[in-house]
Amino acid sequence: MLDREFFLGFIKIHILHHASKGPIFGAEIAGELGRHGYHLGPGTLYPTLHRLEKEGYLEQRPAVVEGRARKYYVITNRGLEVLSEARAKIGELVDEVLEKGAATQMEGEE
Amino acid sequence: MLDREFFLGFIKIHILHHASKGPIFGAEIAGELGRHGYHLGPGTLYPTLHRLEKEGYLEQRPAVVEGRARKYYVITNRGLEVLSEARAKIGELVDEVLEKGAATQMEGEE
DNA sequence: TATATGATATCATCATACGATATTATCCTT
DNA sequence: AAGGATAATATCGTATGATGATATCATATA
Repeated sequence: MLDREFFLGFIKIHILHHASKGPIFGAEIAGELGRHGYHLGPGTLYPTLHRLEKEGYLEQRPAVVEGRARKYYVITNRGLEVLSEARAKIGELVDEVLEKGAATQMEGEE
Repeated sequence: MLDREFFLGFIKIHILHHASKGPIFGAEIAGELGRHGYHLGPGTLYPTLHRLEKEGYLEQRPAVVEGRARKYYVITNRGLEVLSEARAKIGELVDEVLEKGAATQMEGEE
């Protein structure tokens, strides 16, 4: 069960969040996301990072580590704004779907 | 500031959530989403409902109310599964980006 | 000098999102 | 009964996005 359409935004918010804690790079964030159960192939991961950069949420900081090239990304002000917008909307989501007796049962339906 | 790419999944989760509380119809859910600050035009709303139905998260219950045709939607078991998956992932998101001193400040950056 | 490894890039294709516009049926007003 | 106004949903065209597969490139190791 993938249901990616519901969670792609979550993935991007995770990325921005990690980038707000310190520089990240592709292969690293892929592992981080994997720990949350999100598995992105490189064909999704890198275009996503490029777009987040192009749109001004992230900024590149190319570096060479142990001889290998890495493209670190740091968050921008615009990225921080989206993060705080995300916090508000996550709060609403919690109030709606988690609080006040959120049912988990499956009724005889469909 | 729209940043829709981050929040489309939120919108869909809201839709499934409301559909889990009782039958919903397009124009109604549009207003509900509006109250959360999400503004969907009909060109986004209806294709979204159709897709959620086609993919098995919602089911149609056509009806006529006060002479006017409405297409109510109710959630399916598959929809309930996604909702509970969503609850788990929202929880993770809260732990990551809301808890433990989530910063809201904008540093002099970019 | 092969081969493996780490990291990132790109391509082709299919799916999606969206504004704009159209459709359909009923209600209201005169 | 004719003509809007209103409620609700549908569709079209286009631009954008997501994805698996594959490629690139430099370095380390055998």
